[in-house]
Amino acid sequence: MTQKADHQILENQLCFPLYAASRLVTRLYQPLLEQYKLTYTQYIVLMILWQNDGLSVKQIGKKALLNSNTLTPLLKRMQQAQLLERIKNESDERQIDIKLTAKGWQLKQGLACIPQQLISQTDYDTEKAKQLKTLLEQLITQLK
Amino acid sequence: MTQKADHQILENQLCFPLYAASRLVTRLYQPLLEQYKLTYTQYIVLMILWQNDGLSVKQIGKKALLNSNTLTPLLKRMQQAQLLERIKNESDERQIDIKLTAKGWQLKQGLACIPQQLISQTDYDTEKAKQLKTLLEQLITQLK
DNA sequence: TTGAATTATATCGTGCGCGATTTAAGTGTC
DNA sequence: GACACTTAAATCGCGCACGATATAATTCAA
Repeated sequence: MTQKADHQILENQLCFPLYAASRLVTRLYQPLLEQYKLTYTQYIVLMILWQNDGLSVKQIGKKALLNSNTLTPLLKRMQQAQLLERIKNESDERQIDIKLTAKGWQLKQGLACIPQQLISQTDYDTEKAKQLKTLLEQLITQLK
Repeated sequence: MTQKADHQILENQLCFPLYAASRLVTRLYQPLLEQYKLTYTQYIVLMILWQNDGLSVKQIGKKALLNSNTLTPLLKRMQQAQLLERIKNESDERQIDIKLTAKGWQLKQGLACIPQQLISQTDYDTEKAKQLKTLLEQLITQLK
């Protein structure tokens, strides 16, 4: 088999497993997040803020790999749900800083059980999960 | 730091790398697909049909892990673009069979170069890609 | 210091994804 | 044969994703 043909097959097959696995994992999270009326992307943003509250939209976007066209409406919905506040930065009025409310912080406790629940629910091998995570991160670094 | 505290951090979860990598790969495909006015999901469906023309909506959904609520509008758009025909099955009139048009088949040639272009563009290690693919497929099998 | 370039966020339009429901066709049971 | 049950698509509503563009604040350069 030529190198060329090999590449073609391999690469064609990598794109779909990524796409499918990502959606399947999202579906796994959904019933757990639903109890808190959260979407998957909102959960991602919450995790970013728990670790680093007060970030600007831009800074959140850099971590989540999302732009304002996705984040602005999402953050407004989260503000409506009283999970966070959107505060105009004093020294640079273009910037909106996002600060979690008490309710936003409380969710951290409620959602703490999610990772373990998912692990026990799927019993996916921990070693494989680690490998997969490493490979994905390398891919991300290369593409980012 | 406790093991428990670790779990909830974005960087330590598998969910985010999967989500991010999937979107980054989609973005990589997009400029190439755009020339043919295709979306990423339409490309997935095309690949399925190239391999197995004449499938029903249900059968395509089984392969793509998508339901009619996603597929019906998507297939209608592809029909509009004259890439395929939607034909009511004679022996079971609930079923819609999807058949590629000449134009749909022609795209197979045009898009053949995509995998190579992506590889040369990213030079992602072939061995790692293979490993990643295997791990993803195992995960998918478990979650499907 | 003033006008051009840059930057941060917002807005708009389109196409997914997907839960929930509807419609219509086929199947099974009595 | 009638009626419940199942199945395949379609429809609806909502929330992302994201390219393109707009708006407003800041910075830079002549």
